[in-house]
Amino acid sequence: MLTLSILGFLYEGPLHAYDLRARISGLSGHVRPVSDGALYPALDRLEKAGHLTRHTEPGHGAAPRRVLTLTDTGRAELLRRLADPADVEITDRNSFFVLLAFLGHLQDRTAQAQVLRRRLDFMDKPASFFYADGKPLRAEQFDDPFRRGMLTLARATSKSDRTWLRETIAELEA
Amino acid sequence: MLTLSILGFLYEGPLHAYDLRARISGLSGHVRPVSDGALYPALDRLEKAGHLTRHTEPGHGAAPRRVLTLTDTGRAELLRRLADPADVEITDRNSFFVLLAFLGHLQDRTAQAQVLRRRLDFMDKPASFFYADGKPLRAEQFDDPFRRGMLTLARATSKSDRTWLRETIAELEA
DNA sequence: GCTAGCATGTAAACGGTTACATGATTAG
DNA sequence: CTAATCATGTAACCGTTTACATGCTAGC
Repeated sequence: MLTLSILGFLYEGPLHAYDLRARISGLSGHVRPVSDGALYPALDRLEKAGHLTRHTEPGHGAAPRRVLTLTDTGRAELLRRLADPADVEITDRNSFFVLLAFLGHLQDRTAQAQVLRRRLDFMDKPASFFYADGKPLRAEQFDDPFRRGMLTLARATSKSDRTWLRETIAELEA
Repeated sequence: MLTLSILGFLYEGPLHAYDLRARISGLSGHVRPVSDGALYPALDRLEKAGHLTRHTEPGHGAAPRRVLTLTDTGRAELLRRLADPADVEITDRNSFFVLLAFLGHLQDRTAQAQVLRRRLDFMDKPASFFYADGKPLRAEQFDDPFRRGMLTLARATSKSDRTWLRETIAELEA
């Protein structure tokens, strides 16, 4: 998810790490701050893999900026990851949202629709958070108001997500 | 989140690891399978910390079961974690849902309401996924249908979540 | 004079993923 | 006979968190 965000934002243009970190933080909804201890090693890995280059510019009133630029293989790597996402990027809503943030970079509408379709297929499978004898328990079956709440809220989210997915797939295929 | 889930489910009664794993998988919505390589070391840590004990029972048609039982300090640890959750358990919806799953174990309604209140306060802060000059961008400001979708969906989820939180807090305080 | 923001990084510890390893029972 | 389910675990690798480390500028 971190690597995908880096590739995604740098696809739109060169940035330095400080700026990049601010965008990644926003993207996650400030749910968990991006730590430098994760970001810089990730950039090192991407540089080593040939996905980006760094060149130094004088920073104004701070340490010199190291501007990060995606290479052609870096750009290709993003497109590859968008077109063929890992399972967790389909199943986990947070990860899927990161994917959504950059899916527009994929030019092919059919490929875009395919990604949404995968998410829709996953969401169409009935699921609960609690099971008895392998069968999902429904909200009404709980005395606990918090467990009832979980299921009620998840159902509402699932409904609007699925509606949007169906509509957007239809538009892409039109 | 894994440790919390273990404490939460064992609070309801002794289980063996295989059973526990099934419940944890369900709780996460099967978004990411619980790996044994995460579960067993986590159980080791909890045992070492004195939060649980293991005793062996003959398994029927499989390896012998090792039944996991929370100790008193384990039970106390769960209640402490529920009453005073880490930041990420408030900000991240997935983590918060795990908290919700076990919040009923907390007997004090005021403490329960306080946890929900923290979540509501976080959610009441205006947020986007994208910012320009430090100000959140709104759905209408995007040409990209996927970014528009992200914001539309997040807004819908936020609205129903916040409504539920307000109602539930009111009920708890009544 | 101090705090917030800009700007870069490193190192240890921790925890999770992936792959490996074993073996019995039950249902098709 | 074969696959799925029950049942336990280990080890290498990888990435994230947390804490540490530095230093300049602008605004109060």
